[in-house]
Amino acid sequence: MSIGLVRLREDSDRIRQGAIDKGEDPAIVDQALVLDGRRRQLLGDSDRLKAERNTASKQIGEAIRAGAAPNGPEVAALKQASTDAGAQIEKLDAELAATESALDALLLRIPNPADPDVPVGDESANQVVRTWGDLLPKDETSDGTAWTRRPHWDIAADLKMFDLERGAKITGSGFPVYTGQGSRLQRALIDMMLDIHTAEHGMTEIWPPALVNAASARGTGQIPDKEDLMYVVPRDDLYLVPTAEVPVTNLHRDEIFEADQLPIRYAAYSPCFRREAGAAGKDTRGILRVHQFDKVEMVFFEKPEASAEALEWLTGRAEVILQRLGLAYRVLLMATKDMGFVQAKKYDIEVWAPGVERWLEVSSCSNFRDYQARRMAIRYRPEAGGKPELVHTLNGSGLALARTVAAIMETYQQPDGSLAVPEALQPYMRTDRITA
RNA sequence: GGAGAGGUCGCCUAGUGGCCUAGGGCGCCGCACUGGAAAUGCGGUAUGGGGCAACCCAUCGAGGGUUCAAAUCCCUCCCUCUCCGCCA
Repeated sequence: MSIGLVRLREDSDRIRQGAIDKGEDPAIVDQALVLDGRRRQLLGDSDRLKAERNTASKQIGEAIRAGAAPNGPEVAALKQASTDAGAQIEKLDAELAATESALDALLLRIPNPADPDVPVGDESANQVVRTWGDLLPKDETSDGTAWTRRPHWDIAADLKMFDLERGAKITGSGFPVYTGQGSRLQRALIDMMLDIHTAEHGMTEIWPPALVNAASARGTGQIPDKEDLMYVVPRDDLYLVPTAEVPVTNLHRDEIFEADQLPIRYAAYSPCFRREAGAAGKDTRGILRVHQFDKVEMVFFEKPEASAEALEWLTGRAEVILQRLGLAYRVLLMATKDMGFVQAKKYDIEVWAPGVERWLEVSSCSNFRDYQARRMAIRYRPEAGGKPELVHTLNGSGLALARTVAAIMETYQQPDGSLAVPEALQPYMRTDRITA
């Protein structure tokens, strides 16, 4: 269940257009509508027969209590009626189950329609919403001496901040070992980010499990959509989390909030494990694409009318981190075909890395509206005693560490080979400079 | 890992095959009483689905099974608690 059946019926035109905008087949919407009609037909027939059977069973009980022989003819007739109904119910329910599973399969293929203010198109339609900070050049002249900014892996080697070869030895490629000040930098960043998000942004800190069960992986859509993304522990039927979004959003699976409990806003650190299948050979140098990295993730549960504004605020809170670190970045509004299947609106934040001369994605902030919430049955009561409605969920990185570390190293490297520590990190690093 | 006890409508709890369309208490929401309140009384108070509606169907940790009929009996699994063992 992803798109709601009620919305499918009442808002089918918009859902159809939403599928087209995201490059999906709109015919699925019509197929789903047909199956929905069939389902309702079967359900009505089955329910009617079940009511008959329940009545017959009740009459058997009453007759026996009134003194009829449990095996007498009067009771036997009633039993027969109930048995006959049961046989028909079995047939109808089998067909119903088949119809529902076919319908569910179709619904899973209908994407969440994008918000009206999202540009329609592919990657080329993405919009740069804003840019912050000065883009440092790779080559520069300071104090009359020309020098070239190096990629982070060279800096790391000199300053012994991480070790990819040994990581490959003990685990495999893409599992960096952070060492010395590099290790401390990891701790410092996690600490700083969580401090800002809790003390200044009012979020509640969460330290979630790094393994989740199948139900949780299904809740956020990792199963079945992105199963190849995750490391699996088959012996225990568990999955290593690709992001804290999975455990943290699932915190409130199958729950109903009172209106005054919302919004709920979490900031959670977790390690993230990604197989990156299909990305082999891409970004093989340094720590731009790794199988294990660390991330502070923000996860919000909002009232529907507040979610659009919440996405802007959420994105801004991720930007705060980059501003404190003094890293240049830009914010992209993702176009319909580049934003993903389940998002209604998404901003990517990319940091400038002058050593590799590239924009690096360090955050992705999304509003899912009720799409995820439906899957996980996360609801709230708009008014006391009223009917529950789905909440809106949002999440965004604040921030992913590995690429942020790369940007810090490339931005703060000095001509003498040392690394300046961004002012905001100095209390956490207990130093203002990292040297060999 | 071993032994035992449990998982019922927000919370506590009753319930060993048909009078359970799940009873009672607490909490909550109405209404009455009151100058206002407390106390008391009366009524209401789960979720999903189907139906214009009356109403109907499903759900007593999950899934199977027995039966005309399952909260109740049987099987498998999950979780919680207690004790033992092991252990960062």
